[in-house]
Amino acid sequence: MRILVIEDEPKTAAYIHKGLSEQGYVVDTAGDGLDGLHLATTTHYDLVLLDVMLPGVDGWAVLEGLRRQRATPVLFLSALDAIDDRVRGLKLGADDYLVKPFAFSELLARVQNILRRGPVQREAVTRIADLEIDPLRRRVTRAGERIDLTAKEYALLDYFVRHAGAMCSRTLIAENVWDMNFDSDTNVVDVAVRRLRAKIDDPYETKLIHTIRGVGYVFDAGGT
Amino acid sequence: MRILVIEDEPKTAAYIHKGLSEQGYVVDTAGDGLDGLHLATTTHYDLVLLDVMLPGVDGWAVLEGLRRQRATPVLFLSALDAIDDRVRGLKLGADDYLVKPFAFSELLARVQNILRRGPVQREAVTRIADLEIDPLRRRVTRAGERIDLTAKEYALLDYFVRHAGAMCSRTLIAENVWDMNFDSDTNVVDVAVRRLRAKIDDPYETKLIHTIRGVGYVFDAGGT
DNA sequence: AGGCGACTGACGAAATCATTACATCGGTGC
DNA sequence: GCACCGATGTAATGATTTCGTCAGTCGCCT
Repeated sequence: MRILVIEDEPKTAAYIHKGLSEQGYVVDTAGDGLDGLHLATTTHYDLVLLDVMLPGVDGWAVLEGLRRQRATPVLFLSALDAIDDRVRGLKLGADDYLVKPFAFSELLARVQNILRRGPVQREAVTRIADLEIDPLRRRVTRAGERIDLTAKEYALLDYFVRHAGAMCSRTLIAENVWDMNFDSDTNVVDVAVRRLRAKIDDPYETKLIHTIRGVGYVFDAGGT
Repeated sequence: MRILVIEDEPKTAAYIHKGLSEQGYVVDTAGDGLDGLHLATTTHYDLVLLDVMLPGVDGWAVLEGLRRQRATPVLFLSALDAIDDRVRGLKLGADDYLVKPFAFSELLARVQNILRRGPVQREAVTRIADLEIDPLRRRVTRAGERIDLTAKEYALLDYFVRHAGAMCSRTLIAENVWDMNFDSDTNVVDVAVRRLRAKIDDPYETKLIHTIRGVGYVFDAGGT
């Protein structure tokens, strides 16, 4: 298993390097964003540990650049106070984040967690039942028919698909699809779900969006 | 699982309350340190979320007072991101520390971490006899057949499963599944158990919920 | 047999969700 | 610049489900 560590502070980098090596991982390190991005895009890694605060090209830019070409899992290391950073990181496609300072055991746990679920398949097309989502083209079809979605509708569907089969609470949906932290008295989510249903569920026999009373929704093909 | 939120800002409290409730936790809130300390010391909670900045008795005092009597895990919430605060909190016996403002998913992750439910667990399916509970999907099946449960039914089953094999008195059930601290002469528990039985026991041969006369119930597969 | 506790079914209030209608905002084309 | 249009959030209304209460019955234990 190969891991790339992009971290500008030598001491931290060495610390992580040593710890992960002891666990049998092959570890490369890069001291700044440019080197890191270069390595990450030209070499295969099973995981990239990415510090947000980097001299020159920062973590965001590295993540964006990397995501254009590869689907390597990324574990973000962010500063303590940067709440928005973490959200932003996850939205940009990071797989997990860790707040500095952290215990090594915690880092290890997350690394193992990410690597355990195998290679992330950033397939061009996701398929659930007869619904197809092509994230590259931002195109959705069901039963062969093309469906036009607005930005919000697509974002919501995207969230559902990413969490297909899992329970999605309203609060988490609101937080991840909107940017609503601490805004509880609105029913945007309900309405958005309604609008999405009108397009991807209403015209078809088997429904994909199911509501869980008191909680939120599940996106599921029904079986099992 | 019972959680106490000690937070003076009503909006924040309401938001946390809603979000955690959706995840199936039973949540109490207290608006100031005095109320909070009183509740925390007189009732059993699995976790206390404690805001540092409180009118009257502040978070530190609450934590100290609480630690004299109970070992309830405490998650600190502070508007300040000073390291000293964090250290001080941890020294006083807090289990974790979160800087405001935070994303809800952040809070949830830490809550779950403290309560020893791993973050995003892949194989979280609990099995008792031929009954399966998948908390991530909030889905229950018995003998392969899917069973739809309401919020209360699920909460009750969750409690039973968590205490499988142990005797569950009515009082304890009422305390942990409902929000009732005082004994009122209702038979909500009986009725809820009845409804749960109708779904997970009545249609099947071997019963899982057994009545202990004069006390409560035991959730168990085999004969005890 | 009697009494206490548990079980059961029905009912209605309350909570929650679905759906429609309306307001706002920003962009587009004339 | 202005009118239009679609996207999106807000609010109001109606439909549905849930859950607590109650009252009656059943069944165990002394």
